[in-house]
Formats: sequence, C-alpha cells, structure tokens
Amino acid sequence: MSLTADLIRGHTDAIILAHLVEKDSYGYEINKAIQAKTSGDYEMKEATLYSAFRRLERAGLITSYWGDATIGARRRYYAVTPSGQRFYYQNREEWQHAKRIIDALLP
Amino acid sequence: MSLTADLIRGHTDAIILAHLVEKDSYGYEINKAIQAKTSGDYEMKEATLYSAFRRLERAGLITSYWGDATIGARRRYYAVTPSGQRFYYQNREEWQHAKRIIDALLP
DNA sequence: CGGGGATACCTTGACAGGCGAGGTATCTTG
DNA sequence: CAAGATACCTCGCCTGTCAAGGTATCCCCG
Repeated sequence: MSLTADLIRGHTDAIILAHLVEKDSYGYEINKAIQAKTSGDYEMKEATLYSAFRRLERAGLITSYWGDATIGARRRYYAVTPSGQRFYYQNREEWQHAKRIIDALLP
Repeated sequence: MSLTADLIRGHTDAIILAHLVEKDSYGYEINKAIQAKTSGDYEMKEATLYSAFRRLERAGLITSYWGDATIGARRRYYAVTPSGQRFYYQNREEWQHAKRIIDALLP
C-alpha cells in the first residue's frame, strides 16, 4: 500500500471523470495521464481503474465504445454523459469542502 | 451518507489522534469537539469512532483507562503512545501530500 | 414522580471500494 | 525470437464505514 492510497480512496471516480470531461479516453491513457500530472507520485491500480469504469457506466455517468483497432491493441473508449458532468462538478465542490474540514481537524 | 463522508474516509485515525495529541480524552468528547471545530459540518458516526479506537489500540497507537466515575456515566479515556504521536505527524504530512496530488488531478 | 433528553458506552452484520494476483492479445525493437 | 510496451479484463480477499440496536446514568420540567 503506497503512502497515499487510503487518502485518495473516494476520489477515484472524480479523478477519472476529470480526464473524460476534457476528452474521450481509454483506461491505459488515463492511467498514464494521472502519473504524468502527478510527476509519478500517484498511480491508480488497474483493478481499481477498471472496477471504477464498470461502476460509472452502471450508474450512467459514462458510456463506452470500441475504438478503431486497425493498428495496435483494441481500445475501449469512455465518454462522459451529461449527468456524469454534473456529478464531476459537484464532486469538485465537495472536495473543496472536505479539504477545508480536514484542514480544520489536522492542525 | 453525508456529502463528505467518503472523502474523509481514511482520515479518521488522524482526526482522532489530533485530539489525543493535545490531551487525553474520551469518545463522546472527541465527537463533540469535531463537530465544534467544523461548525457542525462534520460528525463522525459513533460506530466509526469506536471501531477506530479498537483498531488504534490494537495497533499500539493509543492506550485506554477508565475515568473516575463518581459522577455521571463512566468514561473510557484514551491516551496517545509515542508511536501514536509519530504516526500522527507522519499522517499529517501525508495529508499535505495527498492534497497536492488531488488538487493536481481535479483542476 | 415520570418521562424525555443529554451524557456515555458498546456490538453485530451488511456493504462497498481498493487492489493483489492472475490472465489474454497485439505491436515494436533489439 | 524474446522482451517490453500497449491494452484489456476478472476473481476474491481485506478493510473501513455505519445503520441498527442495545445498556446505564443524570438532570430538568411539568
């Protein structure tokens, strides 16, 4: 278990949606992007990532489609739905809120 | 489930230790103090609180003793051990770290 | 005096999310 | 041809949260 594993628990969905709000993407790319954005400090485990995809799709927050697999391995692309977008912006606000709370409690 | 419940998941131990680092205390008081410090924005569920006590004590991060129960209901006081203190300070640093990571991922 | 609310503790069991471990298939490069 | 990158996926364990339920004491109000 990495240092930050438990602390980021609960933000998985928002982190994934943050990428999909910008553009449709697929698992492997999202994972690499997370590592890049955090300078390698954080890496989402694959199992976590894919179970999140299933959860989000089941909840109607994202949809998926197979990419053109003429070259390389096939890719399953994900796209945010309108309710997924709302969910994301709401989650971002909640993060700001939670941050204030925790900061108040860990002086 | 309150808005911020999932987001604070994983900080329970640190939040409790933060209070005990200042002074020995007991469950009910800690809970009230959390509510006060967050202006009522956050309240730890009792079951969560007490299961955290058990976990922390098992791990040797806190110890407990019964308070003088001549008046009122009996109180079980908790005190931080040296390793509990180290754990707390380490957790606080990890929180700063996690905060930076999440901020980077939720633009 | 009786009842409700505050104080104070505790346990059980269900549930959800993270993730280790394992698996598949393709492409590129030395 | 082997190794490593790309790309996907599942099973099942573990841990933490918490709804629900329980106990006992004290104080105040009508």
